[in-house]
Amino acid sequence: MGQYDPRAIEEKWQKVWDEQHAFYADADPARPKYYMLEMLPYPSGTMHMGHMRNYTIGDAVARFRWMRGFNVLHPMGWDAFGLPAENAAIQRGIDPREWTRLNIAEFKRVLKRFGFSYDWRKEISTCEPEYYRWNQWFFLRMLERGIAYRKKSRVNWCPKCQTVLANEQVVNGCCWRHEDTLVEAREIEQWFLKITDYAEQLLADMKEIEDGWPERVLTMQRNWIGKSKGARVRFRVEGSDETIEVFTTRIDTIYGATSVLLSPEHPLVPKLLDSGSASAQDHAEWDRLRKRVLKTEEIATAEKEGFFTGRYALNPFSGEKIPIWVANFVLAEYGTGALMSVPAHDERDFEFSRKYNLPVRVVVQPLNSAPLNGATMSVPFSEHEHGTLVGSGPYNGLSPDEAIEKMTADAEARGFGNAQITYRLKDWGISRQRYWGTPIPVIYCPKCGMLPVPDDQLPVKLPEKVDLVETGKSPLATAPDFVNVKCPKCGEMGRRETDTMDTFVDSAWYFYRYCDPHNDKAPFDEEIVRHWFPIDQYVGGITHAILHLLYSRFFTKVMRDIGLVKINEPITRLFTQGMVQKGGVAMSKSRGNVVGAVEMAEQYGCDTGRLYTLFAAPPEKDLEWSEQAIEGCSRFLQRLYRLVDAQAERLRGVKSLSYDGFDISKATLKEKILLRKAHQTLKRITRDFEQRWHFNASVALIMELFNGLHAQEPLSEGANPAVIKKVFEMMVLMIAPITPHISEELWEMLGNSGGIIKYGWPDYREDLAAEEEYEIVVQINGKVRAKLMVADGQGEEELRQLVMADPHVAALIAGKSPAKVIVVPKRLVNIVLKS
RNA sequence: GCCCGGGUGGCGGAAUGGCAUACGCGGGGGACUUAAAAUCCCCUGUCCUUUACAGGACGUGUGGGUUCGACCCCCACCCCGGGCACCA
Repeated sequence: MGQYDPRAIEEKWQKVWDEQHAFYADADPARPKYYMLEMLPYPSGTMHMGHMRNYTIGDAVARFRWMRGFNVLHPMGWDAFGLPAENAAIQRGIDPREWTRLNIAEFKRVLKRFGFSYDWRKEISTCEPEYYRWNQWFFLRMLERGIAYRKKSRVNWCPKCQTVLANEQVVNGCCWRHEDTLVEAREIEQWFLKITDYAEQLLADMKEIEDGWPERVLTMQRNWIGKSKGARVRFRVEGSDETIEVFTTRIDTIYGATSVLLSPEHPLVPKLLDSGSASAQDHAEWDRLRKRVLKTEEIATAEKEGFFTGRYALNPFSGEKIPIWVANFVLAEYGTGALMSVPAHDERDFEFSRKYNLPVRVVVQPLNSAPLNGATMSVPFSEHEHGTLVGSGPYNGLSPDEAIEKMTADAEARGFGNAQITYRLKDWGISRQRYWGTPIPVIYCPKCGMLPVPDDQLPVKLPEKVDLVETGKSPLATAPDFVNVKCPKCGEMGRRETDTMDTFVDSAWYFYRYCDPHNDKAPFDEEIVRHWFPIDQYVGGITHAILHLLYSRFFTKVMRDIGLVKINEPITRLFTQGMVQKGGVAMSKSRGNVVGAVEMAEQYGCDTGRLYTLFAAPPEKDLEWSEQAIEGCSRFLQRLYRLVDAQAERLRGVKSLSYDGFDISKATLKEKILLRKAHQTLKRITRDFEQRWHFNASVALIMELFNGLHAQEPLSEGANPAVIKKVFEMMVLMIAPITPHISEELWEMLGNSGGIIKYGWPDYREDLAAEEEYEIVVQINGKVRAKLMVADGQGEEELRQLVMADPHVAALIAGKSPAKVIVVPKRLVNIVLKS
């Protein structure tokens, strides 16, 4: 009698898989492929059980697919550039390269300890020149096509750090390291990728993936892109040649416009103020509004403020003269930075106009309620259904939708407006004034201007031993050997670009590189990528619902346009797993509530950890870590081991049941019970793995099968050992994707060799799952009143008569005549009595 | 405010419109043991009737509806979680 020794078993089988190259996946046209991907980790600190859930889910599915005969590409790599390495360097003087490599080694050790089925030959690390070289290559291709461009843009600047801050480093409008120092807005030249060119495609192509992606992720992306249809309309400024262009989705309400509002940053504001009657006070007010950087939490609740510029605009439809105001809630970056204020039909305009006593004029009257009065109404009427236009000259009587169409056309014909689609999505700013990232491959020559680094000079390598102390410039600017470079065109001395790329660039295409990770001629071989793509299943956290996944989709479209790939969308199915919590909050080092993955594995074995992770909650929900429940999982594996161990000697030499010529009707009762249970379980678990991903329910089913076996002890009596062996094998195979190590061990103990992956998933037999008799629930008026056993194969009518003939049922009916009898074969009979 | 999720025993959670609470945890009782641990067996939604065997009523956030039948579908509401949010 052996003892379940997880550590020894896990080590043993990991070695075997390694030696057999069990999970090597090479493109093979003869076999069906499956690309299983989990989001690559940022290697930092120690790995805890919160990290492991993602990989456990992915690994169970990958192993299931292997067993189903797929050739599974299941790679792993490292999102290795980024701020923490740089901060460690600044704070502790460690080389970011060194720090990152140590972390990777640690992460890799943990992943190996858990026996995940990765093809480690495919490993990539984004901070290595072999990888980021292709970031640079993609950048150059985008530069050629005008997708990469430079423009001045506002950044967060901390005057104390003398450096640029990322948005997440701004806390309450102050620097994260200097809580008393307000962050300033500064304009500097930055590189952008024109994702807005693809806004429409990113929206439209969602229909290719909507069956495989969670609806909420698609909704979040849709909102992020923020398409809105409307019109641009130009208002002339009275007494000047200037015009103000506004964007509106409700051109139908233009007769109700009672002011034009400009964003404080609008370029026309200074001109209007200088040439008008603006007082010094107005200028001061303008300054105040312009400088105010609102904290994110404040934006929604902030008081609306503004002032009159002293100038008027002319409504191009009515010719009416309306005042031009500057208002703090008008966004400079959206639309045209100016809008027409229609207080009667817009909540924000209403609030603003009431505050400053600007007139409110109703131009759309609701059809379903009493007519509104602008002077007295307390809530604007903003819906565009169920309304009709009034006070709008020739457009009176139209519905808003009709009016929008007609007025847009008229504006266009009369030359003061046009239809316009506006997106919330902005171009992707990729410049980072940081060291630990991909250098942007551009050279500035005093004679020739900005030039791309020629392809044959890639990669532009990150220099080593750079002084990372903040100076207000990009760290690379302080490395003369890096900066000073000959112009590739004229040979004069020029300067390299010293900004590095956003790390989202790294992760926007890494999954392509996995297919062909060592290619030094191209980012990847197109044919190999064609074999593996699209990704069949991607698993990761909901935190990446927008940026990473949107950028990945964008990159694929650009790659398609370059001619590298032929697909529109890289990811067919996406799954977002829940977080692992302890004490109701996500595990994190800073909270001090982490359960170390290695510690867990040493105490219970990684199979127990994997089992618990999948059993404790459905994979999409958050999971609360419970030490007691983990004990339960450990106990289950011990019982499983003991049960198999107790029979192993007897069964080892027995040939497992062959279905050829096997007739279940001749089997013993014990055999029938066990075979049926096993096949019923198999049917449901197969479905759980293939479609539903209810792994917690799968585990429960296996536990039930186990309990069923246990209940049939002694197993050495009343059943052919070949049957017992078959059922044991099925149980072991079914749990193998979840707890692979113990499964291999038990499989071997049962006398099998060659490994589970090679053997494959068990065959399902409908005839073996079928019951000979069923318990029929008898309901009277929908309430359960009796149960009886009935042989299978009864038709509805036969079943009805059988039930009605039952003496117990007859007594319950007590002579009343049934008004209706509902019969559900194999399940129930509901007798409806007249009341 | 808008858009998604979700609300089931003491807890984590099961349930193609068909026996609500599978499976696990916890709890109670028992067996084994000198004892404990481990292991094994039994019980474990609430209330009521009954000496007992049994039986009944209620029960999936609340209120309605559809249906022979609703945790599941529809309507309204309450609560919790998440996302977005002056986007004109």
